[in-house]
Amino acid sequence: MTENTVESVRRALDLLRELNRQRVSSVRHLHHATGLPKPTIVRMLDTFAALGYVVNDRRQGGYQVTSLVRSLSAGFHGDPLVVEAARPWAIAFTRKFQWPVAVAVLDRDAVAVRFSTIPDSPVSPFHVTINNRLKLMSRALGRAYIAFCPPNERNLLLRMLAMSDDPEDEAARDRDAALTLLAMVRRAGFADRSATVEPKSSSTIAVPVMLGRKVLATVGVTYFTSAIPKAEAIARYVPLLKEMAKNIQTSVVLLEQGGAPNDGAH
Amino acid sequence: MTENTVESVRRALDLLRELNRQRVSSVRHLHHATGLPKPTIVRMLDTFAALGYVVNDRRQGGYQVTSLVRSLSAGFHGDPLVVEAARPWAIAFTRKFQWPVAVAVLDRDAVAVRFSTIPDSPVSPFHVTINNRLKLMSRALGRAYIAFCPPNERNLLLRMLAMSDDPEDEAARDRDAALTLLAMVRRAGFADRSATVEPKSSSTIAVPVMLGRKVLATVGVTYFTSAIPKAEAIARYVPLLKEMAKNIQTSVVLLEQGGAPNDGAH
DNA sequence: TGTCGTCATTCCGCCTGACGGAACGACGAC
DNA sequence: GTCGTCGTTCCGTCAGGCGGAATGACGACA
Repeated sequence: MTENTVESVRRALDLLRELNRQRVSSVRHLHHATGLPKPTIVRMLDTFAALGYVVNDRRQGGYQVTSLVRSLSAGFHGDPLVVEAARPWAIAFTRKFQWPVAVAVLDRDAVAVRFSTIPDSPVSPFHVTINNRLKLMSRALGRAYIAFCPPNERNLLLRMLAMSDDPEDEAARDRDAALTLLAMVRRAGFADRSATVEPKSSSTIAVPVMLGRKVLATVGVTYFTSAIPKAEAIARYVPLLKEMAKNIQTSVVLLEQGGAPNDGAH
Repeated sequence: MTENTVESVRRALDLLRELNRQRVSSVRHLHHATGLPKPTIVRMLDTFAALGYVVNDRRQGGYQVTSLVRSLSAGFHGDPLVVEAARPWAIAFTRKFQWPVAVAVLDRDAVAVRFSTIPDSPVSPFHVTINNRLKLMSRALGRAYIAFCPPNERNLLLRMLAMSDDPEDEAARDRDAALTLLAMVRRAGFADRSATVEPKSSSTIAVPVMLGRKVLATVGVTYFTSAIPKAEAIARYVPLLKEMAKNIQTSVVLLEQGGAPNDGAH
């Protein structure tokens, strides 16, 4: 890394980020994920625990972060309003249905996950994917964006993707086929993940959060393909996702107006 | 600190927490706040910057955290639903009126700040107070809680406070005087900070977020006493705080119902 | 333009703090 | 009771982190 930085601190922050990627982390998992020797990991974890950021509970299966970690990010509030508005709805969805929800916004030629309820989900072994950029043509959250955004924006995005050499953008090079695929997504009313990308053990269904003709964000639910057949997942969760997206849209409108729900002026 | 922890990591996390307490931090400020020598601070900051957590911009006046810090806390989602529901409303309030807003919930015999828009406020030199416990009889957010909660709960809290030897709990020892003070707060419809506690350069006005007869949370706005006279602050912001509290309450109801605003079933 | 004060940054000799392989303890499966 | 695996502890080693002093940058002021 760059000259004159503190290697112990780099290691500690890598470890802390990994701790935040699932609800509970074992020493074995952290060893695999970071490559650090276990004595080093335990020493770092003891340091986090002494400061209150982490607790260790063998009954829970390992180490987990505490509410104090919020003080390490409290100074950053740069998410769009739609992400803030989406948070409570996503949390409520996961509480009710157990599967984790992600909220993503456009980030250049992909969508970036800005909120995830993976840590809230009791059935999810998935990793928190905050800041992960998801491709527009292969990932559900991305496809939901590019399918439902205005045609001018879609054309621009397809031109950007056509110039990419990323294999996951390859679908954008055959423009007619891409437009046909996206038309199918619009007709279906939701997007799912391409069958050609990993992981195969799970799948994601996503819908857009619209404001007028604009896509503000996309929201998706991820589930194990072995736990529920795809057709059943679609039948059950697409209506619920659409309802949640509608609620998020309404929250955004109310927040921007500063008005009250059930306002007589409507 | 405890045996076998990593001192460099403890220092780094102290520094990172301080960086999160205001929008921009100078090396001088960080030196005063943490006691670390400046070369140590610069080396740590270079480490954070190399990893992407911090940027340095002399034009901005120093160092500030980036969106990546969210990955250091993304695994913790333990806030009550009312705090999640309150977040976007608090952010919208600060964008509109500039003064920072805090959201607090009961935490044993005090209220704890669970969300603050201090980093979003352009006029605020206040420090983010996430996790700070604020006393029930002397702080606005605390007083708003104990004044408006159900009588049984208030009696229990007053008994707990009467046994405390904290000077800020002293007002609870004269039960009749305490009840009189709290009755005045209820009549006024809002709480402010006791004139006997620091800092004197600022003040806070707070109101409860009610659900039925329960107080879910309290929300308050903090302002410079030199920038706006108290009477004017009250006249201007109390109605706005009440409106925001009402919106938060409605959001909580909708989230718990999973229903849509303007639902025809009403 | 030159000087001054203050802040940020760099240098580098020092030494102790962090390291990690080996060993040990705990625990569940068989 | 034995075994495998995971978590934890030990401790000799050495290089990583330290911080006072020096230097650079910059704005205020005459």
